[in-house]
Amino acid sequence: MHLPTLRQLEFLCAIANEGSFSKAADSCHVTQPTLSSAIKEVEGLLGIQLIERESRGASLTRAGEAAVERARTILSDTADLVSAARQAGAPLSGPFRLGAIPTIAPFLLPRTLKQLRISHADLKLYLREDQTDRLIDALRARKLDAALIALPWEAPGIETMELGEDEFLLVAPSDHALIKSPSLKSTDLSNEDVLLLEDGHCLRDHALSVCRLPSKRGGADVTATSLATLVHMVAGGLGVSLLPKLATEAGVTSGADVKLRAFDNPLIGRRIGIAWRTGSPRAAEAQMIGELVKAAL
Amino acid sequence: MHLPTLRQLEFLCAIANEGSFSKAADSCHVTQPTLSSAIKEVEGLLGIQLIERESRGASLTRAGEAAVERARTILSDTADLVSAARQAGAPLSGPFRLGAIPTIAPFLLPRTLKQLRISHADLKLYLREDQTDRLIDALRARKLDAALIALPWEAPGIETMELGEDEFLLVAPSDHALIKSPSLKSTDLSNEDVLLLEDGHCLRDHALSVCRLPSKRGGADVTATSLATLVHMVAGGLGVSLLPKLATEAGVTSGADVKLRAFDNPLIGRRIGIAWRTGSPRAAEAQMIGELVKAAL
DNA sequence: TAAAAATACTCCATAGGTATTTTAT
DNA sequence: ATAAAATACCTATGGAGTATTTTTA
Repeated sequence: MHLPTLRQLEFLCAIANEGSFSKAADSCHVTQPTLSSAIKEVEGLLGIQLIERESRGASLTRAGEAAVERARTILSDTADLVSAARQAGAPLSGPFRLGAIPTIAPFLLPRTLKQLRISHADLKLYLREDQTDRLIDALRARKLDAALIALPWEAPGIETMELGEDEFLLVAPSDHALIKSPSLKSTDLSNEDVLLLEDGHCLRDHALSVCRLPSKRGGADVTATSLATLVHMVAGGLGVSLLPKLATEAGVTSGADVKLRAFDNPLIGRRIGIAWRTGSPRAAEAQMIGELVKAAL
Repeated sequence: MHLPTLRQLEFLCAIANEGSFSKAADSCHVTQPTLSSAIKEVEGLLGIQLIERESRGASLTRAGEAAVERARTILSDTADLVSAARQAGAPLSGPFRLGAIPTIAPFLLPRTLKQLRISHADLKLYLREDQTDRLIDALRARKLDAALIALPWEAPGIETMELGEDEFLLVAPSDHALIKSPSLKSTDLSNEDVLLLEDGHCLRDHALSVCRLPSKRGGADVTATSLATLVHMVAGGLGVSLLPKLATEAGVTSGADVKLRAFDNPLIGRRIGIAWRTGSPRAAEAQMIGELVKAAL
């Protein structure tokens, strides 16, 4: 079968994006007549009109819309092929953009980064700290190559690999009753003032669900913007809270007059994983980095 | 970014398929030097060797394998784009290859086909009757555009649309006890000789699961090769069986000395649906045909 | 009368061809 | 000696350019 050229598909997408032949021509760094004839060629090949020529610009026909949608994935798949092949020549090298949620990044990454710098000196790791949904969006938009997030996180076009568990510990003032109590279960928190991170952090949601607390409770909703702040608020007697073990091991409580205690319930915590875009040329590397992080856990 | 040509990707896939530059050149209807230079060009663009030149032919490097896999989907997506656009110009026309399982095809298709012939005279419908898994394979291999099957059927790359329910009726000799019994439940069959279709028919599995019968039971495993045979075996006193209402309405029992009876249990039956390959250029038409069948149910 | 797309034409880069050489068994 | 791939070189198609005309708000 006779196929259109990738260049022609680029032109088609450009017109879809820019809404006019002239602007599209600029964005493709060709002249307007070049686009005109290329599009005419494609329309001839497909036997159907793709673009509605209007006095002020151009718009897509129904068939054009469908074609552009397919063309976009074809072009991006081809770009993936290129990057994947190039990458295969030099695995774990060049720029790699890794995202992580704020409750993981500062505690888990330092050790892994040090190790990566030694084992793969030619890998330039760019980091971005953000909330899960934004990281996922960035993966989709090819702004990131991989992201460390809390699982489970199902999303179309996104694949994940589990790296390990991160237990939640109770953090409370040293003289708090729950620290001395013979047993500690997650249900014991229902009558406590539990301090949480502000909205949008997935750790907040995990903490709420683990403790079976309603997401909106009476009283002042006291929230912190980081785990360090949270610890200081606990030390100040405003309440108790939960901390990922990972953060405590990284010394987030050092210097504050608080005590930590594990729960008697098994499996109070969150699962940590690494996510990447399906078909990403750097999926293999994402998994390699995942393995390193897993070893560090 | 600089992209390879679709033609170059075709060449690459051809070499993967044929295992040699010369044979690949033949299959692409170009000369061997054309391929040589084209591949060299791609390897230069990607900065990595894709093909291992050997004294007797050519084989793929690791990177080549990966590239070919991606190239195949890119090429087939592009072919889809072309067919989809061409189809958009003339919906429900041209050759359309429809599959159906043997327990649906002869009973459901006649009415629908007649209607289609009137409403879309320029649609050439090619039919194929086979078991579900083969139909699904054919969809994936682009040998079929759509297939009527029993749901649920989850498979990657396959999408389905539910068209309706097909109730199971008891079929038994006229003087059978279950025909006169005041009530009829599916569990009443556990002590009966239930005749089934031979292995591979999904109706067989549905019948077994609906009646909670073990798939292997003691005694002679009497099986039929078609519903018509099944009816004759029931008439012959070999046992009772289940028939889809669809088949009975189409007259599969006419002429045989058997009686039909509905079960008191609700929802004893199967769901019928139409399936197509994800991204198929004729997905929209598959759904149109689905609507017609749905109306006929 | 402008702004946008189409048309007319020119040009050269390159895809593809033919002829030949190199390589490895 | 032979089969396969690489190289050298040539040709012609068509992608892209400039200049201009047509169209319509």
